[in-house]
Amino acid sequence: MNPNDARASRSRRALLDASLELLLQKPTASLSEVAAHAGVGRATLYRHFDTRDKLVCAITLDSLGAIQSVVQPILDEELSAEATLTRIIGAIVPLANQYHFLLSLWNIGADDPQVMEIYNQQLASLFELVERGKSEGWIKPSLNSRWIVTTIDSLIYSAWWMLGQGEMTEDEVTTHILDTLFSGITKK
Amino acid sequence: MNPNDARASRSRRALLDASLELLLQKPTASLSEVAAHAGVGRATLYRHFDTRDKLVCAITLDSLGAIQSVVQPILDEELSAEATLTRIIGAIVPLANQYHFLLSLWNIGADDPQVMEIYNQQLASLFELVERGKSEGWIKPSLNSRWIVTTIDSLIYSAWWMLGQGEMTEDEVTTHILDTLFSGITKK
DNA sequence: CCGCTATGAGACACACTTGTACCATAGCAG
DNA sequence: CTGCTATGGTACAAGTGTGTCTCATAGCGG
Repeated sequence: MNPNDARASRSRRALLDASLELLLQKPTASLSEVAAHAGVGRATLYRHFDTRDKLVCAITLDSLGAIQSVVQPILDEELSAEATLTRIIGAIVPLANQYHFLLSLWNIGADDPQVMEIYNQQLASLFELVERGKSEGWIKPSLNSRWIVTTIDSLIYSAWWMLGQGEMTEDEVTTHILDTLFSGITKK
Repeated sequence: MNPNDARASRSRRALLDASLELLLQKPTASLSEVAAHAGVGRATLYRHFDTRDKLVCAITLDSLGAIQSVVQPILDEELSAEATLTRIIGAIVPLANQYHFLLSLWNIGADDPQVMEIYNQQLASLFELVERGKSEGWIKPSLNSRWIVTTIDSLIYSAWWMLGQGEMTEDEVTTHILDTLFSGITKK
């Protein structure tokens, strides 16, 4: 498949986007449904992705790349842990779909080594950021760092859910995540 | 199927427990796998649950019942919102499996009216509790109550995840949930 | 103990999904 | 414009899950 051919790259993009959206709310969707949802023929799907696993793997890498490309520049600015985490969360909320897809991935079972390497790497940099927040005296040292990382993921899941419900806007969920994560739900 | 027959109720219980455990980590598991995991024949599964949907529905009702039976007594004590929520979370953590199954339910699509009624009812009582927390001057009125309810769910998901990883004990995750939820991850 | 009932094992038809192959056609690139 | 290539539609084979049925047997309740 020549990536310079406009038709091919258009199909590939449509398939990746449609798969993400559809498999997110219906993980058992058949490839016929996926193809239909992308507006391409089923045969075309198979021309781009040999098997179902390859497709899922491609979506994952695509999502990881999208997140990496917004997170990395923020990390490179080398600001305080607080400023960095604040910006990262603000940047990831618009990618809540992609992020949630990755979270639900352990469920499917990611055996692809390349995926796991990038995934673990991203997890590690978040872990590192939390540790830095502790050493900067910003984050409670009493809380397990892995717990905090997991909690950040969960809050983004909450954001994804609320956005999907149409209950809140992106800006609202972003401030809610930050407020809840940093100072909790109680007054004072 | 006579519920007074020890064989039947034993099979039913084994099927419900095994299904919860297996479908949680592999939602696409076949009914053959489920039956094998429960240690009963596939035919027996079908004798107890006509279709796959009926089985999922039964697990859901079973889990809802288990949660209801620990939550209701706490609500009946009519303590402060803070004390009530603290106790509820402590009581639900041991049922994290059941709770998580329910959370992943919207994904499958719960079209059963009975399930949705009980589910919405439980969600409503949690919402009410949060509202009460606000009027008692305990919870920030600036936060969307539905957001808080969703966040509580997410934190229990975090707890389920950490427990599954073997990273923390039940007691640890309980205090972590309360600490994080009530006062956030930052110092002071 | 005895009768009844739930169970296990297997066979079976049916529907669906997957992955492959083929062919005519529409659309891109040069 | 022309040749090449991606596409859509379809047909096909193999595998799998689903739900039903039957029959001999093990185990419960009375």
